[in-house]
Amino acid sequence: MTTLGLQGDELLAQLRELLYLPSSPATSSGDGRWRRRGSKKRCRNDNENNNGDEEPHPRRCGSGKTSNRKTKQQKSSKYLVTSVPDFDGYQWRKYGQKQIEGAMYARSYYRCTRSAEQGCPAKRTVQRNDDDGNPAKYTVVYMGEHTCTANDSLEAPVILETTAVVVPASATSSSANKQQQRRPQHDDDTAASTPLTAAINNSSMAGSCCSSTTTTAATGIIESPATSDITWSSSDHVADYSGLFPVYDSWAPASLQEMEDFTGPIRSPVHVPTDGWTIDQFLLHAAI
DNA sequence: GATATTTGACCTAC
DNA sequence: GTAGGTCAAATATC
Repeated sequence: MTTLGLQGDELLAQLRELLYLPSSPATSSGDGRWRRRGSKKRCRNDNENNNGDEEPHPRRCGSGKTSNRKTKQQKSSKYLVTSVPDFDGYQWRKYGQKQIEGAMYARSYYRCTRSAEQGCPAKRTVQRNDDDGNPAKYTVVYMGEHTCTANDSLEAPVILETTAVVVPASATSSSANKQQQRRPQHDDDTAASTPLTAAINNSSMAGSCCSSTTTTAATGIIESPATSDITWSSSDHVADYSGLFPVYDSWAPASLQEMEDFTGPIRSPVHVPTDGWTIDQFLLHAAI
């Protein structure tokens, strides 16, 4: 029977989907969750919360000076222009967003998720470029070096060789369409319950320190450039690898509109620091 | 309850 | 004075 082959294909498709889908449960810290958050105002000086007697919050409600403020343009070590700002192999936590003067899109600020535990100073900003090409491009600026050593630490932002995911058109016609159809804008739901998910969760991929859980509502494009195709640039150069890879639109958003603002969380597929294992190797292995 | 994100306010360099 | 960077309460979700 061909069922085995079909099953294999299906499993492969599933795995691919998982690997290149955002917020896969295989991402570390147990979540990669997508949430929509509200916001509230904080106390404005002493009026709201401090009925005059509490000492004002050192930062928010008073005069306190919390110190570690950096210089304006931090020593930006490297930056690149990409349509897939999330593929850097690290795990980032967003801590701010700011509308930048003269820019159409807000800039998002991220720091390494290990910054709290290990004091990793690595930060990055992601800003969508004004020239709205297709796909949209983002300027990602990295500041500081990773000093975190969790699990399989990587010396520098590393992206696994996952280019092979760009499947030939003939192969994508069915599976990709399927994916497009059922891929919601954001979810970890479908991914969570497949056998392959379990396989991944049990594999070294799960809980890897550097699987990136940043998420992007930016383009709806998921593509995985190979490591070798990315040039980390000093401030003099910009690496633009966005054109090197065909778009693998595996989870097209329901509405491009929601991508426009880049205000939502940024999501990215799983990155796995697997000592020489490419995802294709993993796929191959999994399929056997 | 834990954790990540949102977002306005705050702080500081320019 | 302004713009950019950061903080942290509020909040959503698991």
